[in-house]
Amino acid sequence: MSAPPDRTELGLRERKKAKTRAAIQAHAFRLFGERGYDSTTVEQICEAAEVSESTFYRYFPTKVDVVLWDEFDPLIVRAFADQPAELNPIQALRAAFRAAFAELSVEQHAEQRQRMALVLSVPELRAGMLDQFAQAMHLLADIVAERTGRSNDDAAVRTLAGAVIGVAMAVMFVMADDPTANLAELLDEAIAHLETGLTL
Amino acid sequence: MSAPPDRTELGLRERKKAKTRAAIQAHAFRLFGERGYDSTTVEQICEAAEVSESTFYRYFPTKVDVVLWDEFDPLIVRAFADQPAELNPIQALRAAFRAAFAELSVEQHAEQRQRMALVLSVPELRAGMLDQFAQAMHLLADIVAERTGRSNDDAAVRTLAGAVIGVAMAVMFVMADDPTANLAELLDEAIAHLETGLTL
Amino acid sequence: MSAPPDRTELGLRERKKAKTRAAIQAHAFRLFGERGYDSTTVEQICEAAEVSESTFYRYFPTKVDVVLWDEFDPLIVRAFADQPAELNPIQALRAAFRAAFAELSVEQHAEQRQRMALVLSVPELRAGMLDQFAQAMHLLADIVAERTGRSNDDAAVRTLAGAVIGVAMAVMFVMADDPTANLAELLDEAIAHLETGLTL
Amino acid sequence: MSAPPDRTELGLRERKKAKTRAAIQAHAFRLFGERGYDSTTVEQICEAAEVSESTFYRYFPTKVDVVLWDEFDPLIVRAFADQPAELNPIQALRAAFRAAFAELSVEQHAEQRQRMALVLSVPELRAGMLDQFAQAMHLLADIVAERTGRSNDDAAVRTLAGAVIGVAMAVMFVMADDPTANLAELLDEAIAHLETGLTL
DNA sequence: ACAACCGGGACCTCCCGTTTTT
DNA sequence: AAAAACGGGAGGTCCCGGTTGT
Repeated sequence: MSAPPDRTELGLRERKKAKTRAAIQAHAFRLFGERGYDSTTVEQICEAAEVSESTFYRYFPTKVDVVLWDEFDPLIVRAFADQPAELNPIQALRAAFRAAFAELSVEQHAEQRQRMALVLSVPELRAGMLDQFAQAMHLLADIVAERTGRSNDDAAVRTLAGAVIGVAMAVMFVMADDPTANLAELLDEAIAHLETGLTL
Repeated sequence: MSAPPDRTELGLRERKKAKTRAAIQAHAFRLFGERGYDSTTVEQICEAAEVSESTFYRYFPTKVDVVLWDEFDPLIVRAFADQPAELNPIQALRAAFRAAFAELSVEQHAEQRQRMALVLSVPELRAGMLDQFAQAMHLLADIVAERTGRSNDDAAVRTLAGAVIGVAMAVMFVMADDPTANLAELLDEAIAHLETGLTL
Repeated sequence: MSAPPDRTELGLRERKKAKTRAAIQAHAFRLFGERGYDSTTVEQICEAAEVSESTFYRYFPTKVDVVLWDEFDPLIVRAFADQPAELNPIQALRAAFRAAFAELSVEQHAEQRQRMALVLSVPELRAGMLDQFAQAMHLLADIVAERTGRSNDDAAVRTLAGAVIGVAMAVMFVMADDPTANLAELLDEAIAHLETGLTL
Repeated sequence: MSAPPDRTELGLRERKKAKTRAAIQAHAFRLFGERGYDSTTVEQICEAAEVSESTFYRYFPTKVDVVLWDEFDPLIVRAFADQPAELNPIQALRAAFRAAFAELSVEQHAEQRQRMALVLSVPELRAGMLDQFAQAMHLLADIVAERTGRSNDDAAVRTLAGAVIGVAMAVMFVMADDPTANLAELLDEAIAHLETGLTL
């Protein structure tokens, strides 16, 4: 692969697409906040974002996806790859999460928060959430497998990925009770617990 | 309190209810197996089980619940309570799962298997599954909290519960790839990994 | 603007819709008269009107609405707009009601009568009636506000609208006692009382 | 019956009944506030108020009535009777409302407020509300009729009562928009408008 | 062709009267 | 006899696929 000069240097087209996608999502989140998920129609989102419905559906297959989609995955992948080799997988994952969260802007943090509140309160979204978790779990398994030279369907690798996703879920439910809590910090502490063998 | 032996000494009413519930679920699973979840109507299930639709919905709030409902919760609670005090929480949980699985009949094992296949293939069911996991997580947090004298919203307790549920999810996805695998055994090994600090 | 005669110049589609709506309502009223509101099912109404239940619910969100819906609102709005500027708001409203009632056909008068008898005798319908009154009150407030250049949440405007709706309610209860009374006349006299300061 | 010495001097039994009724209602309102009308069961109310369900239903025929019932009627009747003869009916009604509201405790005011919020938001309650209004209208007609020596089905009397109830409804909707408004004051002003002929 | 409209069917809720259990 | 469970039926929502008006 004739590697493009840098990962961040995307072509004009890609940047425009990312911008449109972000605009749609931003307007959607604003409207969801104002009148609720169910009461907001895709049409209203499109009006606000000044795109046609067909454009909307090109970016997001369904209304659900506009909530669930985020760009966290590549962040965590890169951050994980950047961790020094002397860290064991959990330590590296923990550091990667910390680094990835640090890259998020204030707006992105707020968006994360609203996303979680939405997902937890709307059954239709919770449905999609499990798929999301599954995907994340496979992603973690993939990167851990690569780092350790094991297979991504190795039991130990899968278990590790599952445990991390599980504690992430636990953190999500904590945030449901206390929406002002700090997601990044809670997750960091939770993975630390995992690292030390879940001692009580 | 002169503790009545709690399994067998149920009134006629309770026994009948349990029987009706089991009958509905059994016929539902059979029909789902024969023609798929979506193509089986509640009405057909009711005909097969010889109950009215009213009765169906009295036992299961939704069609989804007839798939998701199981009686594993009380088993695990009791098994956990029976574990000797010298085991730490994870060890006790692991032993409890092993004991609880051992109590399941062959039919119940088959049902578990079919349940998982259904859940993984029908989006509507996956939606409900997240709630199921959330509930299970809270249950684990409760019993671990009680055993260790901590609060059930203690971060360490929640993290532990989340990790266990997470590895259970991971196991579920393994079984999706290989439906003949042994669920109990996989889960046992997974929790063991957790116990030893997720070393790879 | 070369004002299109707004009644007749509707597309085929609109005319069909109006016809369907009217047919459903007519059959409903007939059946309600024959066997009572509760004992008439939506299914029976649909059979009689030769539409599907889906169509029924597209036109009327609930069975209650098929009784409560009428086309009096646009009539009163137009009649009010047509009143000469020298009339004060109450006088104009009174004249508008008189004019609007005059436009009703004999069938429509009979329907109004039956509607009222139904509403007064069926608790479920009375429930919906309050919403109806509230809506009418807001409508009156809107048109009075527009005519007088005030805001529609001005206290005086709201009070006026409330008083008119209140006397309409009073007239309704009079008609409950004497179903043969002349609704239009009673209402006209009642608003006249309002106009002269409710002197006894 | 050996007439009790005075209207206010109720026997022990009556006072106890009033207290029980008030207790049930208070607990009901508290619970409605905490978890909403629909999600609160009669059973929960009874537990909180420490009465049996049968007692509940002896005091309030239905769950709806526990919201709608209040003791304002006798207050307004007495206050109206106390008004000097030189006041015309509307003036006397206005003064009576003012006096009756002044007798309410802070708790009763708060209760009125919550009652209104509930009624406006729960369709089931709105249904009952129309009956409530009708009853109030008849009550007003009765006392005005008595004071003026007319019949309570005299058109002028009914119209007056209707207008007053109508403006009360209007005030209720104002309060729906602004729950912090002062009910007594708004109503006083509204009746004053009526008194001066609804001039804008 | 394009959108609006319609029919049909599945899901689910609520209520009421009857049967069964205690 | 009181309480619980059940059957039946109506109301209401949603979605999908086919048809019709524009």
